[in-house]
Amino acid sequence: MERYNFKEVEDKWQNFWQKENKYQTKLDKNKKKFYCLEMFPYPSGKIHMGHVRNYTIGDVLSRYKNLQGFNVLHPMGWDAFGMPAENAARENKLDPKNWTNKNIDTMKSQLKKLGLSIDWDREISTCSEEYYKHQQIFFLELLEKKLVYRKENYVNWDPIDETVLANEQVIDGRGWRSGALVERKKLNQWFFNISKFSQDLLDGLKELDSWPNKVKIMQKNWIGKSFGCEIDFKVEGNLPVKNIKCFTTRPDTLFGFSFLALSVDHEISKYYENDNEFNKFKEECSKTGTTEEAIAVGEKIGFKTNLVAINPLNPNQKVPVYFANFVLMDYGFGAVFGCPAHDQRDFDFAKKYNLEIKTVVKPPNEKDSFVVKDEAYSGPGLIINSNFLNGYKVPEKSVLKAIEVLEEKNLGNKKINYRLKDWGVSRQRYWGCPIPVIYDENGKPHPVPKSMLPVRLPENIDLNVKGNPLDKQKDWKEIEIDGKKFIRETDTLDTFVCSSWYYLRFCSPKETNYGFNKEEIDYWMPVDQYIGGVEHAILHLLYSRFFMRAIDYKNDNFNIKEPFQSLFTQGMVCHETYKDKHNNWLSPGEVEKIGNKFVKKSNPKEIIKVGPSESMSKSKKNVIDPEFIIKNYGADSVRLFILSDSPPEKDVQWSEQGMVSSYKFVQKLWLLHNEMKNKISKEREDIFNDQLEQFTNELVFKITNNLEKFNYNVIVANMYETYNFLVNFLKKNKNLKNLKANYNKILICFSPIIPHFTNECLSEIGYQENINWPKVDKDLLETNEINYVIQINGKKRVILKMNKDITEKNLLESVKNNKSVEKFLINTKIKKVIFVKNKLMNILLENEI
RNA sequence: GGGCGAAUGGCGGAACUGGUAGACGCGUUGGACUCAAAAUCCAAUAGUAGCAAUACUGUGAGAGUUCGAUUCUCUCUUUGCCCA
Repeated sequence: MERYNFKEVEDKWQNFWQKENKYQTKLDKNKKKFYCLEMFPYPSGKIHMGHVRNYTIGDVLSRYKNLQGFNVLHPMGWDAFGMPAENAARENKLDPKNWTNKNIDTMKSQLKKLGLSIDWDREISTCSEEYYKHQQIFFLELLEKKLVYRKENYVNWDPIDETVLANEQVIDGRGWRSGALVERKKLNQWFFNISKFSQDLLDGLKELDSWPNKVKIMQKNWIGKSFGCEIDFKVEGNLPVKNIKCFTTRPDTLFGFSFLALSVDHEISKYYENDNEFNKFKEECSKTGTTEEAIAVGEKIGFKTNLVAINPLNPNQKVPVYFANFVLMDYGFGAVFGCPAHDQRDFDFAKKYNLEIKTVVKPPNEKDSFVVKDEAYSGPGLIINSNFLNGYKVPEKSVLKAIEVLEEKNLGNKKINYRLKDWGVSRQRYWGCPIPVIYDENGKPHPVPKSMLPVRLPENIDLNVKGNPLDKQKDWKEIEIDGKKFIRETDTLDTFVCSSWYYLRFCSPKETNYGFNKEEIDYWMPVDQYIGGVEHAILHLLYSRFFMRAIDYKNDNFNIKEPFQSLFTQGMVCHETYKDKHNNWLSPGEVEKIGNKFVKKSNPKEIIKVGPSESMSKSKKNVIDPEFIIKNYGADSVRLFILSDSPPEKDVQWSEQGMVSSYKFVQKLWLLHNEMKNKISKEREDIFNDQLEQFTNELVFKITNNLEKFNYNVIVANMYETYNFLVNFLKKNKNLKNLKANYNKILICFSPIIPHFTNECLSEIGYQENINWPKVDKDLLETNEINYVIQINGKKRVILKMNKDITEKNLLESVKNNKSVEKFLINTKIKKVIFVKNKLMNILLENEI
């Protein structure tokens, strides 16, 4: 018997699909559409196992929907702008464009080897002029709609990458890519007014029934709607300041007021510009870091001003005003009132500066004499020591009452605050989409005239300069229009902008007039299934949701708001980690298992330390190269394995043994296929097998269900079950009338997972064209014989094979006569019988035996 | 500190709306084939007792609801992720 030659078969079918344009899609209003999208990759060089998993999951779904008769849009493209290209180009003196395009070629050919059912005609690359010229038009449209604006702002400055980072790109006070300690710097920046849509983005989450709850909660927290009160505090002192505005979610604790704290960036700081002590303090503050975590953990320090603030509810009370390091200008108005008894930060601060700590909330079961001692109490309870607020329930009732009174007395206003801040999109980098803006001699920004679009990135420029290379390109930067001199904006757009609308571009990738074609959008959008990593749960998804709204704002282009109907977040691919005796990471290829020990291949005497399985990363050297694996085992085997061990939403362990067993399984299927083929050729007309019919029908039912629910690991188990069944079945049965028809259905069921193999088998038994997803015969699902579970006092005792729809009485009769049950029924009486039709019978006895 | 989730054999994991716990795979053990090994095939594989039929225990721990709980409720433990 010939071995299955995966190389030959896979090449054959991949060529066939390409030649026949099998996965090219066109708008067809007579057909129901299905838009399946996986998050497009960054062309970093080679594909990794995470890509293999992501795109296999999407491909299984696409192929299934295709067989079901949907008009499937399954495109692929490249998130091609970004820092790595610039860095690589800088290091190796290359052109970022060439570097990127070379990577795209490599990765494209690797993806093709996986046998993905992608419409490559729709391929897009965000770094191409055909793509970013539309993005520039969108930018100008948003500018016109006042959804883009420019402001001077403190930014997170990454001194290594020499670029601005978004708040969310700062992790533990460090740049998310470079790891450099982030500094604060004031710059003119372009912003997208995403906060305008805060409420709408929050409301939209309710529509997203098919999104993981987890992701919706993360977005909700990120938007961070809070309900509170804006209070205007009167202040006295030797400065020309009469009022300070604060936002608070806890106006009900105003009677516990003991200081007012300002951000060092608060406008009042201008009166201290020349104060050495203040400047020293300010410098001290910048060291603590600006993340909320650093503030919560770090020491609270303050700088006392000459001002005192007056408690609006108790004008006799005057408290000191401080600058404090734990107040951020971003939040509220950069000023908070301190109530030490009920806020831990305020408590720490008050302890340090010996300020009054007055308890105004008691926990539900405490006496009125309750006093806060060692830490602040921020839980629920009742208001005490607070005049008219006494006895109000904390927090709901007490907050409402406090706001009511403040509003009545014109001392404050109810206010809703969002944590979501506007999206700073300026990046001081070369390899990004140029911002289509020019500045006149007065520094006033103007949109680049339409006729001069797109603004192209200059080529062949020197990247080995500090700062933004575009800024150093005089001949590009300086232009003249109608005799007037202008300077180009030299910042480029955050690459998240590119990925915020690519799903629209895929619908009409070749449209030249505009970023998308309305008719195509109406047909294809929204994306029916979006698949990708959970790491994009907040930013990319929120920005995309914003972008749909922003493009549509005042246009009414779309009758949908949400770009992604359903979302599936897949888990990561993990591998064991290895370290040698010097604690250096080793790659799996350098390690060998002998017995139950791991040793170094180059020195088998050296025992290797095996670490926990972690997501594959270059730094830990626990990566497996997909290209090598595909070459050794074939695409079908790899697809089978990457889906087999764990549910797609969970992390999966890469294992060589598992990979080999998937490969062997495909080989075994080939042997089975040859036997099957042989039997089919000798098929006889007279013998029809019900058992086979039944099995296949049940299989179709199970696999269809599992496909719908993304239980792809269970489908692989179903495939093994099928193999085991068929091997035994063929041993007992020779030539059947219905063998071919059932085998055909089985192959189609397998085909989303192992498409090359099944196509080969199908064509060998003569089903090359017009294959459709098999239908389930519901009548056939119900068998005539039921395995009744017989329980005594709730404990399973025996299983009885009975006719369908047997009556309770008849079943009980059979049970009483059954040998295994008989003995339990002696010397006792039946108290009660529970009968679940076609399922089980539970007999409850008077007394235990 | 807050939010969300998870916990099932040696391992990854199955189990439809509460109704046969451990599907399927890996690993392990035994056997066949072989001079031998690999590959392949066959068998066993939750634990305890037993030659066996079988019995008892068992889904992180403890309680509760129910004829019946891996599944529902409460408390706790451990753990993961996100936010602080």
